[in-house]
Amino acid sequence: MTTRVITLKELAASLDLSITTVSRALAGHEQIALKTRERVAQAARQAGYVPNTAARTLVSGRSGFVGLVLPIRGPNLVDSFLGEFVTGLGEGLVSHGADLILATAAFGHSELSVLRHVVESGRADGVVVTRIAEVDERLAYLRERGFPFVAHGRLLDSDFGYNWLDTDGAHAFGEAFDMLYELGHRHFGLVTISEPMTFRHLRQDGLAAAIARRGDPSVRLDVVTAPRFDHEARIQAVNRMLQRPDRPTAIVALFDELALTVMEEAVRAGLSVPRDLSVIGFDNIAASAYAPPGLTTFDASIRQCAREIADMLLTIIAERPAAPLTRLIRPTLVPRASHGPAPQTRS
Amino acid sequence: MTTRVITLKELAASLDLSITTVSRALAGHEQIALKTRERVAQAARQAGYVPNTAARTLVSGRSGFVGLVLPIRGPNLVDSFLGEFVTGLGEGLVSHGADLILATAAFGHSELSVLRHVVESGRADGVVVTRIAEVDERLAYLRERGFPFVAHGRLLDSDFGYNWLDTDGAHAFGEAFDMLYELGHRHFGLVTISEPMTFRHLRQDGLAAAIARRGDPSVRLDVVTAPRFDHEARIQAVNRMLQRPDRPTAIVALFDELALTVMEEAVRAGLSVPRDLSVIGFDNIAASAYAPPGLTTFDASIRQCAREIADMLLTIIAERPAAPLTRLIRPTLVPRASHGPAPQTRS
DNA sequence: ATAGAAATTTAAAACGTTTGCAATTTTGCG
DNA sequence: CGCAAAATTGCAAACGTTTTAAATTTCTAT
Repeated sequence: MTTRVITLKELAASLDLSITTVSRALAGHEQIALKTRERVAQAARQAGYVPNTAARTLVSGRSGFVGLVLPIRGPNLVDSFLGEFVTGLGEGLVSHGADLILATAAFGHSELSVLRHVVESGRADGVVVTRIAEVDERLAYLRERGFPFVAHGRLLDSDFGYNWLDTDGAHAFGEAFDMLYELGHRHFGLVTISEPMTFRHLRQDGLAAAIARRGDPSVRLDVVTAPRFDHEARIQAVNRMLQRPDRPTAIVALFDELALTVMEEAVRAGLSVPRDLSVIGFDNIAASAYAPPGLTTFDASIRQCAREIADMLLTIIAERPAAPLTRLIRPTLVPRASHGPAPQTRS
Repeated sequence: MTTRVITLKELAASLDLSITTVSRALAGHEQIALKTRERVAQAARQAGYVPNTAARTLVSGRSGFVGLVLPIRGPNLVDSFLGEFVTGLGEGLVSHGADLILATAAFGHSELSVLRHVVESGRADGVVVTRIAEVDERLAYLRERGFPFVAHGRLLDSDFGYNWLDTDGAHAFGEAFDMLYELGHRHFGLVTISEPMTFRHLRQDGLAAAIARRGDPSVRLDVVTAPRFDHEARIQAVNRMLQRPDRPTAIVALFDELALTVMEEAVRAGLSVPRDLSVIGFDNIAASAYAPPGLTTFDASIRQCAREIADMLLTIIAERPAAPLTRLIRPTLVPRASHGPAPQTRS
């Protein structure tokens, strides 16, 4: 039953060749006679020979893996685009023969220590770092360690260069503002989060910049902040904005989950979206298409981004370019039915 | 900048001990003097020593990895619970110090060949196999190869034992029938898929069994089949069932995506859910909570299942139990608003 | 002090591959 | 036919760890 794995030594013996020759033949070295190369390839194929990864990694110093550390949050919290992200990474890697290793940081354990372990143990040739925090010790470590990585997201300001790919949230939020302004809205709300992630600043700044560009003093922006993973607190924060008499006519949420909460609470408060209130989100998660009346949002095409991140990382691993690689992806507006003209009368 | 990795040899030299002693000390062998063990542990910690995975794997024959092969389908198709599944696996593995490797089968490439590669290259100590097909070459290979694995899902009949964990779809579909029957429904519809996956049979059989158990000759079941990944064809299939004069009053869909299509098409056809038509799904994907009026479905708790799969696999790897491990998880009904009493009048 | 036992440490082989260098075989040409 | 050059193949070291078996040191009891 339990078939054993065939090794290079056995393959070589069966061909009456040295290990060296077989190794080189399989690697396609020109110095091995063509006839021999073919003979070896044929034998390897029919013996089902696959080189041992550990041995190869040990001697070559390259594992052929790219690492991703994923943090475990509470029992009901799953990164809503992890599936897409991982699929995209896999897609990008497979064309270069690389694979993904997923290391998990158990609840309450530092993501950095897991990252460190992945790096120092030689499991991966490079890593992808997501959800960039305002002060991110992971980037500092990788930088100092000189280890290949690509960040999905950016730092706000950094005194060092690093490789990143980010979705242009600033542009999207500006676009959202412009669209709503054209529809007559003057009083805006922003629902943001209290966690120190850089994307909240980038998006909010994009919104503020668009407002400033417009230069209309009658434009007003209210901001409310909610903790990211606490559903109750999120609802409360949203209601703080909805309940007051002079509520905004248009609310932009930092991401779709927040926008969906806004829509739910608006309905509960007897408001009609988009008649009384326009709502715009960001991310285009699956539920946004289904939640009535259909959330207008921006598609960040996570899968595509992940594929590019994989490409970037493999380039960095192979070529160690001197200048950092960076890429800013413009998300596309997905207009659905949650936005419309500003209501004429005010209660 | 680029700090080098510290090796056991260097650590040993710095402690003026042999490699052997340091290795054993770190492994906590009793035979090494306690004082030495502490001294070594201390030095290792502060030097940030992490053993090289490749070297360790090579000599021990254990990689500490569990493999999962994920297939890439079309550009817009992402396994809707991949994120949850991967999170659960990671959660289950991390407590035992194992990690996950994700190998991607490029579009059009055989999943089996990737699996084979993972196994033969020694990258993983065991693998998880999902989406079991009616005739599944992957299980046959792993079985014949004597390689540790756990299947998420079951074969319909097999002449060999293997380790599996499955969601009890048969039970759920029976439960759905009973509930709908009690609500007065007598004419049922089932929307299923044309792909040869075993779960379609298990669920359909569960439904049929519940009908048979009831023994009411007035109960009628219509079945319609759609290709799994073709949205247009799916819509057509659903309409084939909805458009006819004597359409069912209750439709059970093989999984939520299909149920959501049923609800959308029902609304488009001017039907009200659940007044004119009850709809029940399976899987409890995120969108189901948002799609009006809220889809009644079954929660398979993928994340929890994945965690158990990880546990099972690690047990199998460590203990090689003689008898196969199997586990049938009963999904829980998530009653929302898409089901109700059978309509009184028939057009 | 000392034999013997117990405790502690170490040398060396092994895991399966890649690769620098050397050895061997084949080829080309006078 | 012989010899150098070219083509092809092979030896052996190396990668960083674990582990078997053996060596060394320390302790105990006489």
